[in-house]
Amino acid sequence: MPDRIDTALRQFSGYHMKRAFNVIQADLNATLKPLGLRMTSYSVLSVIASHAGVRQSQLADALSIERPNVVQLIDELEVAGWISRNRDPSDRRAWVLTCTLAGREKYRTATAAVQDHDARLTTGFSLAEREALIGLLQRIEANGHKGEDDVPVTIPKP
Amino acid sequence: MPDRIDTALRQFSGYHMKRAFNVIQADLNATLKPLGLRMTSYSVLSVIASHAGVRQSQLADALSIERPNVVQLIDELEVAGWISRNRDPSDRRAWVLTCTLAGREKYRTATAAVQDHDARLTTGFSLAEREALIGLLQRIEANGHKGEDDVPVTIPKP
DNA sequence: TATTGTTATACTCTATAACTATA
DNA sequence: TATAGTTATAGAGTATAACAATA
Repeated sequence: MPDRIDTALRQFSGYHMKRAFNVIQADLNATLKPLGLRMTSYSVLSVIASHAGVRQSQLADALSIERPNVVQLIDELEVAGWISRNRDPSDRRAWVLTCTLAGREKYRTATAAVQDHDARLTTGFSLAEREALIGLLQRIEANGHKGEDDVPVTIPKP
Repeated sequence: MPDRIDTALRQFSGYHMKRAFNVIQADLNATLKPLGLRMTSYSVLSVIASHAGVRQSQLADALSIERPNVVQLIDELEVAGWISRNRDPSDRRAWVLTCTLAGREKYRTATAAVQDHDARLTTGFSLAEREALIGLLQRIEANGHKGEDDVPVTIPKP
């Protein structure tokens, strides 16, 4: 019975990505749970907070979520009183989404918590290492979208 | 309607990790599907191929999978004829797992496919960047396991 | 009493097809 | 006809509790 396992797996970035992501997901969800949020609902709240008047379909594109799944995410946030849906006067099929006051406050609190979470999991990283990690991840994502007709909305550097 | 979305999200490594991992998972599953494997079942086959005689509980520890979920993964691989279960003579509660000939062949084929997949998604990466990415991911995982009583089995460097 | 493997089950996340109302 | 949002639903993936056989 080996105490350590050694397989071809360890040479594959996807294997380490899955393990690191599992850890991140568990920690982030534990962080957001007391705030009434999850990984995905925080992402949605974040986009609405930064882009008042965004439509659900734009949200879906930006976060690579299927439109049907956006609906129940928005429902959650609306029931909690953090966002509001209003008909777009220029296109009565669409809803425009905005944060309520409580939503903006929730977003501030949650973002601080997520910042702590991120710092916790990148403990020991230099600033250069933090930036390198994000850069490499973005390049992997871009490689994966090569040859796709619909490239997802990108988030630009500041 | 913004063409690009900019939120606090983009400063968090977990956000980029999720997006990169989604891309990897989709590509890897598409790669393995014609071979009758998935991300997890390939991992299991990989550990058994490299560690003949491993137990199910060791597999669970090594891959951070719950034991009940290992059962059906093993069932799949056994039905496909790639591994065999044999009673451990020294402990009749346990099964020891070994690859069949067909299983070793399947493992070789699949590993070549996974290598292609990995190279595809890290196109443009230097060797140093490949190694840096894996190193950073391992450090994130280690940060996440801090303070846990049960630290998962690690995979050593060669 | 503790451990290995097992069953059953539930919960989350994600994906697809089909509908409605507007354009 | 095409698009925005919606409904219902199905499929992964994962997690927990309880059990049988063995230690």
